[in-house]
Amino acid sequence: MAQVDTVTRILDAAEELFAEHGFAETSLRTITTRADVNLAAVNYHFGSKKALIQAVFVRFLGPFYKLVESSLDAHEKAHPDTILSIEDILRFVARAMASVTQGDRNRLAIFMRLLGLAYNQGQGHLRKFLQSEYRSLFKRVMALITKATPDLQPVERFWRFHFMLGSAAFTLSSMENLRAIVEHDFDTKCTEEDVVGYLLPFLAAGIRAK
Amino acid sequence: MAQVDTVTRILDAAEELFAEHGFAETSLRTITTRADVNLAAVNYHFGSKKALIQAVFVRFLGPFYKLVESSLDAHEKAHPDTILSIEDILRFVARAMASVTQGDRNRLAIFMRLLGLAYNQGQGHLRKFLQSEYRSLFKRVMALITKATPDLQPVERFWRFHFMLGSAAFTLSSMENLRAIVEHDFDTKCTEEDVVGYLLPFLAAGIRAK
DNA sequence: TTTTGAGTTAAACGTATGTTTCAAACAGTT
DNA sequence: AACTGTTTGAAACATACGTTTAACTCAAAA
Repeated sequence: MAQVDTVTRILDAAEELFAEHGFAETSLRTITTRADVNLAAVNYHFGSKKALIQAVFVRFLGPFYKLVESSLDAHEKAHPDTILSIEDILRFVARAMASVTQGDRNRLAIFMRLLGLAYNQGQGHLRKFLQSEYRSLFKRVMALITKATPDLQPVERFWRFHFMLGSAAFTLSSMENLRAIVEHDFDTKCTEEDVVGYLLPFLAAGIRAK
Repeated sequence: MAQVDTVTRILDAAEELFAEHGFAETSLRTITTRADVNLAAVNYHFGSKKALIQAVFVRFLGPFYKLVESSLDAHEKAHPDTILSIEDILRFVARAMASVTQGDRNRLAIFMRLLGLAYNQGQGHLRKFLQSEYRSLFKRVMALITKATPDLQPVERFWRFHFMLGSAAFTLSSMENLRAIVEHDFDTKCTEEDVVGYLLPFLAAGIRAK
């Protein structure tokens, strides 16, 4: 199956390069060279560069989406009518992410950086695509957060949710650089788990503020 | 003085377009067209596109830098040996930003999006430039935060500082979109001041977590 | 009035990009 | 072995980009 190999190699290369340099700054020639694949392969297998970008996201978010859904399903079946705490919710999401990205060391950073790019870059077409594709998961998590923070005004909860999202996306996406700084300035090494361990209490305290 | 006018018009146009589409996605032709200026004007006045990008940042960060410095100076002269709370520190920064961006309605979002881009995009040359240019302000603010959170371990404080930075950069840079969602989903309008009013307690609670 | 020099303009340059083409190579079926 | 549909390969295509050039404008100095 040379086809699958080619497709996978393209996705692997594109994923890394997109996360490292952004979408516009990464050319198909760079991608196909790193993937050791002919230039025309991208247009043959994906149709266009835009479609390649979307395919990268689908491969990333698909398993993540399913994992969060299924683990939430399992928990609700095992412990019905339980109200999850913010920490619980965050741990569900964090565990799914760790599971999806495990194997590759810095794939979590790639994941978050791609998410950040999707949110900021790409005039609409990518954000629209993701919003329509993953709206139901978003709503489900939001409903859990609502139950966990009953005293919060809806508008303020909305903003605090995005504050959390921003912390995670921004920090985890620059994790390599920040970890390098930590190692240089504090003579300490931080694993991804360490950083997530720092992050979750911060987020939980933030959303419960006041 | 047609010269100053041209330079300013280029900076205005570039600032908006960079924030909206990123650096690589914004061409000099788009900029000069919007600025109603000849294409060659950018290379004539700035030398290159890279230099233009840096000039945009200098015009943004220069006044901000000076304002934070001077207001901190003034406060330390008026109330020496006072330990600022986290809220106080954040208010100093927020006030300087509001002051720099006031006039244009969404210039705060542009500001933050440019900062985010500088952090994620731009292979080094921009980040290096900003780090060397504004290291002293960074260290000063960090020292204040350290005094305000004496019980925190240095490494954890470092991470929490960047969690705060991420919240602010991410949310404020997508403020237009998020405000539109709020208006659609909650039938409520949020001003920039409202969002900052939501943000500061979140950040303060986060950095004080546990 | 002539000269000077910074500023502007239109056109061109070289390069890099995404995409297309079409022939060759391949795998699986008859 | 011959055929068929799919995948690869090298080359070309058209376009968009950042940059450079050289002619031109025009106000201020000489």
